[in-house]
Amino acid sequence: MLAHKLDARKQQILWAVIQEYVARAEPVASEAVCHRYGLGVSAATIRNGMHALTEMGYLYQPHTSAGRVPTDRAYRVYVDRLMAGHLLFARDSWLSSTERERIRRRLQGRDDPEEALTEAAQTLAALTDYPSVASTSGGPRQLRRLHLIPLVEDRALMVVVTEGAVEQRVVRLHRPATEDELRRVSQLVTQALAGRTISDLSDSEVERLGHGDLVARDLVVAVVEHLRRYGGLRTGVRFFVEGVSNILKQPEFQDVRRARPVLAALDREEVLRDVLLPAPADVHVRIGRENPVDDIRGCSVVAAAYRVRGRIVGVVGVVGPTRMPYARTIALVRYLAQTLSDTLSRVV
Amino acid sequence: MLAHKLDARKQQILWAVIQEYVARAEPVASEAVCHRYGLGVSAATIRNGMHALTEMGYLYQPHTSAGRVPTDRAYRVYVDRLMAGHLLFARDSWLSSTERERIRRRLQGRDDPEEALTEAAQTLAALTDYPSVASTSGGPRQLRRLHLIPLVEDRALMVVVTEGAVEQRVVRLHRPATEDELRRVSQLVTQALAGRTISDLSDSEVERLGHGDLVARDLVVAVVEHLRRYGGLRTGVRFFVEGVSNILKQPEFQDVRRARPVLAALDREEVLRDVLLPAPADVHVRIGRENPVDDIRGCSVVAAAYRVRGRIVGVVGVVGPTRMPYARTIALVRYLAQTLSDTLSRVV
DNA sequence: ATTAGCACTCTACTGTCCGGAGTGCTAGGT
DNA sequence: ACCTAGCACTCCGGACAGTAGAGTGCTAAT
Repeated sequence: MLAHKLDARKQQILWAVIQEYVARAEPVASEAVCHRYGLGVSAATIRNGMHALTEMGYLYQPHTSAGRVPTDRAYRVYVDRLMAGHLLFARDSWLSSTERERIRRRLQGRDDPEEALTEAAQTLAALTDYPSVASTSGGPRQLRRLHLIPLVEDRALMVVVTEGAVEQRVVRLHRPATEDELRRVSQLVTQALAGRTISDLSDSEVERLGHGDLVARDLVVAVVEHLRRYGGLRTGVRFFVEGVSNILKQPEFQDVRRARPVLAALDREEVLRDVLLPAPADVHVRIGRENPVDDIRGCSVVAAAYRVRGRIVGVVGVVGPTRMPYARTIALVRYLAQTLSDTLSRVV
Repeated sequence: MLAHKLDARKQQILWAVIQEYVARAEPVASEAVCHRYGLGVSAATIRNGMHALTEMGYLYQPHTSAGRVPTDRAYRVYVDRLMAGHLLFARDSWLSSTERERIRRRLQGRDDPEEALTEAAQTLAALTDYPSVASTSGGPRQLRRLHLIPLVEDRALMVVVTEGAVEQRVVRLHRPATEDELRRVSQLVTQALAGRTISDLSDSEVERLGHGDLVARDLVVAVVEHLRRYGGLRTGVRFFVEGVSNILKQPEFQDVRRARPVLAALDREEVLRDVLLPAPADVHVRIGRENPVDDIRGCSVVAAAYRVRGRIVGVVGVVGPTRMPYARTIALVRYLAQTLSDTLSRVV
């Protein structure tokens, strides 16, 4: 297993093949590496190296007389080096200041969280040309306040303001309630639960809460029940997906049979949940087979959490081909998550 | 121009070609029509008819020795006859009772409008296998009530309950406001505007509204301003798109170059707006070139408005290939719009 | 007016060929 | 021991021709 160590030359070759393949989407020949990347040796020598890299599982050869294509494994070591700080050597890892500017301009002043998330996904899609997703995380969040607004008969609109998000939902109560009752219930619940995480409410606490108000006891219990069900991972997670058609621009997805599973996966919330959550602490890169869902094993996912005042409240990310300019994509996703964090922290 | 009249035989042939093409997605030969549809004449006679129909612009021939394909124009007369009441003759126009059942079950009890719309689009996508859209219409709607909920500093959550929809939005006020002030403003605005349509507020009325409360006058004006901007067509229209990848199942979209414009169009809200709005009174069918947007001129759109207590508040519809089982699709969209109307009328 | 028959046209598939790309190997050079 | 030039070999993919089949349009007969 000594053969698995990448000596300097092999790494140079591998890096060159990756860059070349990312740029051209076609198997890379030894000659191409030889005179587009000045490694100071001949094509024949490069060939030897490529041969070795193929045996090590870093490169793949579609057929005998074809060039080489990087494997998932190759991208993995490449990305690992990048993330370990070698980012500086990758020229394209810095975003141009105009791009930073553009990102900031598109996000700043978006007062509405939904709008901000849509905009974030759109911006990412525009800059990467990949399908992009922004989502609220389903993790536990602290309640800030709760309001009930009367609608029709026994329905009320429950507005939940949490650390980092605002959600609304129509709930059905056991009985019609007056506007006044609803206001009392709202205040009671807000007072009791503000600063708390909904998911760690015990049954007995819910019970006790009801005692605070004799008339509206049943309503309090009903509302908290809704809140608990709702605060769980099931709902409350929303995905804003933009630019799905971008995937069809990529040469590897010209064949509809390859593209469809990916598109279909992006259509389905459960899949997005599995692919993007739980929110990673730093930028997270999942390459090809590393993905937990079969349908997107031909893709890479780059995602990063965004925060509101230090607390993770959601994710932004892209889904693209494994052949991806990782340095740039990582930088973009990271910067976007950062900017989004700033924007939202000012709002909620 | 006498030739433009479709005599009985020609119509029979045209109907047969349409049905056959819808079923098989391949140019239809005279023989196929001859012995799969018992018109009692030979293939040669059919050929004569088909020739005439081709000259009249109802059929199209990909090349000399190919069968015939219906044109947009053919589908148009077909659909017109269907809609004129001949629907009864199209066997597949009735939904099976299990399908009706299924639709009703998937929608009933959805208390939340957003959830109901998502579910509606998903159901339609599942039953038609086409990309499906549910949207709130951008038309003028009566205000029911307005609530302001304090967030951070000068931001507040504005919850707007209208006839048929509930919307929320974070707004920025000119200055920080207390919870109490916000409540007063909410009440004032609700009282003044309930039952009114936001878009027909005059400037002087807005001015006058401010006089109702001396302390919070500036807030009232700010909120109403937001409301007016928001109540216009610009925002407040939301689209729930489901099943976009279904388009790739259709044989006519196996070529990515055909599929991409459609997918891209479905990604863009302005396009959806142009394609689906204004909401049609009855089921609306736009075939191929009839569509107002170039990118989907290869598709047909079937859409219907849904209502809350008689008032149109949104649209549901599908985007599919022009080769579409119109009778069935129309019936589905119509029934779904109806069911959605019932569901939402119970909620809001 | 309808039909059977037939010649004609065009597609789509098959098999073959050939040039080019790119490798792997080997022999010779430093 | 490592590198490199040269060369034989493999495989792909486009061009080409030939063929079967599908489906028409036309004509002559009923």
